[in-house]
Amino acid sequence: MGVRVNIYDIAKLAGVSIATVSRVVNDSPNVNDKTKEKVRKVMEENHYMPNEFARGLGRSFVKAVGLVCPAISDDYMAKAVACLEKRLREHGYDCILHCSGYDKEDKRQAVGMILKKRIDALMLIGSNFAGGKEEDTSYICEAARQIPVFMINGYVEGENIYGILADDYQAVYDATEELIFAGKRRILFLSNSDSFSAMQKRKGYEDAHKNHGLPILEELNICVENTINGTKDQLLLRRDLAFDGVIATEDGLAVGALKYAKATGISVPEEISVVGYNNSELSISCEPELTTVDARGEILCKTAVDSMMTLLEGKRINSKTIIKCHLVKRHTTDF
Amino acid sequence: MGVRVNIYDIAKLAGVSIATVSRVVNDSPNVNDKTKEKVRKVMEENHYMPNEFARGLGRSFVKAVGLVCPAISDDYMAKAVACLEKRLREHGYDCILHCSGYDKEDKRQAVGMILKKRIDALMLIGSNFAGGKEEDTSYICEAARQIPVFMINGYVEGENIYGILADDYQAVYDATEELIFAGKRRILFLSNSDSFSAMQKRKGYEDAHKNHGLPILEELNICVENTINGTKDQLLLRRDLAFDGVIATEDGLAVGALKYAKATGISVPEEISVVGYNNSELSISCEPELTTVDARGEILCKTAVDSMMTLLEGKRINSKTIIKCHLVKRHTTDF
DNA sequence: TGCATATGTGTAAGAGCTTACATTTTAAAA
DNA sequence: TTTTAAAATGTAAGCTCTTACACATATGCA
Repeated sequence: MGVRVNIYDIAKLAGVSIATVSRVVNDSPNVNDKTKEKVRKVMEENHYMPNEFARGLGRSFVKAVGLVCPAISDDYMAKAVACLEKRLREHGYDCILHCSGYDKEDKRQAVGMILKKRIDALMLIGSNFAGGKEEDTSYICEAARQIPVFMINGYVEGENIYGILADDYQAVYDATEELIFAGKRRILFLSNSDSFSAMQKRKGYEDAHKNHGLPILEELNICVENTINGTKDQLLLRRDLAFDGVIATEDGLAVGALKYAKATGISVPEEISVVGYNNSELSISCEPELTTVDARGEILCKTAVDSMMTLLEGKRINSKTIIKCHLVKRHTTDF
Repeated sequence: MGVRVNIYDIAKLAGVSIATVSRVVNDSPNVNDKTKEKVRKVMEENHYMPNEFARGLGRSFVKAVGLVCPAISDDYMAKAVACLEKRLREHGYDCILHCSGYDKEDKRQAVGMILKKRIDALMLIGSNFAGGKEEDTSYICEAARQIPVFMINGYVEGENIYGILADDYQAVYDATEELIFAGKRRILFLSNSDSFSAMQKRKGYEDAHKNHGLPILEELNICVENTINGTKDQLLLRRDLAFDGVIATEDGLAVGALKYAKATGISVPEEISVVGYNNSELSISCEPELTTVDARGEILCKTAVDSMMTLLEGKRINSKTIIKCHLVKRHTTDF
């Protein structure tokens, strides 16, 4: 639309050189205050907006970071994106978002595409990027050869890759232990993937059992789709399980278990204890309100951004940071 | 890290001119297939990635659109962002995201900031941008002077501004009418803002009453915070209202009403009918499952992107598109 | 074979900034 | 007042592409 004013126009109107205008734009200290003011006035009057492309061309950095997440409609990731975006913006960074989907190949493609854009760093959100069982994560290492990669709730070994993780292992260990203390002996482990964090959680569940001399019952390890009704339906097909507790790796799954209980006339928390994960809004909307793990998404994101800033300043940072979670007790674990 | 290969390197290695390389990058039709292949091979071997800044500088368009939404942790907006991003990417467009917050001044600032980036179009997500009562929306018009502005579920009169809206008026009119048919005479209207869409919904509520010769009871017009427990708490302070139905402008509010009913021993749907809005996951997690309006977010987003593409092709498009919603009946309105 | 088109490729001029270096102005010291 | 250093400003090269235009080669047809 129309002709855009550029640095030459401003220079001419203000009676200075383009270098001076550029210096004013970048708030360089060695410009006379009067000149600065004069140029600023002209810029405002003419609605001057520096062309970001031209600026980027003449510089080595970009002030943008790429955000990739499998699904932004997931409450946990949405909050993470919001938090990262806000904090990055405070530092003057733009966010380019790419929702990849959960598929292996889609994730790889997403990372490839976003790398083509000029970005100063890449942030991968969610444990789904951590590889899980034997998923190939070499594309993440390749990305890290170009720019630093920060993984929120994930980690892949490698140069220039930084993981910021919740202590999912400990969180589930503690929750499981609590159910064990309350006398539960058939605790369902309800997950929806074999992501890195799901594996950590599983390990917490298993170790809690082991350390209390209890057997790990494989029939109680159930993997479902991450939808409330999908979970309910799948549990309805397995009424034989006769579990007395549930550790779910997502709140949605826990709510599904609650619906299952409702449908079969089992009372919660009297007959079954249920623990969710993520402390999402779902955990309040259900009945009874869900005991759930606060996975500290905000803190993870804050740490990631702080680390990034530190790194870009040329300092060293830890390649792995682990942050403690805590259990939010509501009413599905009233013993 | 290290030195980046540029178009000159590729041209030299492939034995062609940089113009040809550029044409290959842009998949221009008038390059010989053999040449194309040869150049592509060299590009791959050397991991060539065109510098987006230089590209942007030499062109009038950018292949990026700015997305501004008040809060991405809102389920409706998260889904919208995901949907827009996916579709825009299919057309080769990047998305620069900016979560503004709900504050008037923050929204204006967000739009201002994102305009400084080079983007081909701006998409404002959510009715919160539509101005509501007497909020100043001149900054949207100003933005539209530079690039087309698409408003998802909002509208502001102006050149180069395009609104794609759900028919909130009709949706609420119909839902209200249904409650009226079921004999409800004290229907609570539960909202959390005076945004454009909230006003449309209110109008639907009022007109349904008017057209059936029923009075509009002002004490039943309640504005709360959009949190489940906030809503519950506020309703608990107004036990005198004695309503027999609820029309909520968000699912969260409806769930809050459900919690209120639970807390006070009122049974749903027997004593109170409840209708939510947006068909979010919350509407399934609660008990009983919520009857809610599907506001057709996906369709709105698809339409917005399609319109944008049409516009950028130089064709004309409607400045306002309205899309019908439909009611998803679950169990809070079993009569 | 020769001429008119169509197709493919190259040349060079931008696009709008940043910044090293050169130059001028100002201020401080002698 | 002159000298010297510091501060302010200007000049011009460079960043990596796109694309109008020019030119060369290939194709079709008489």
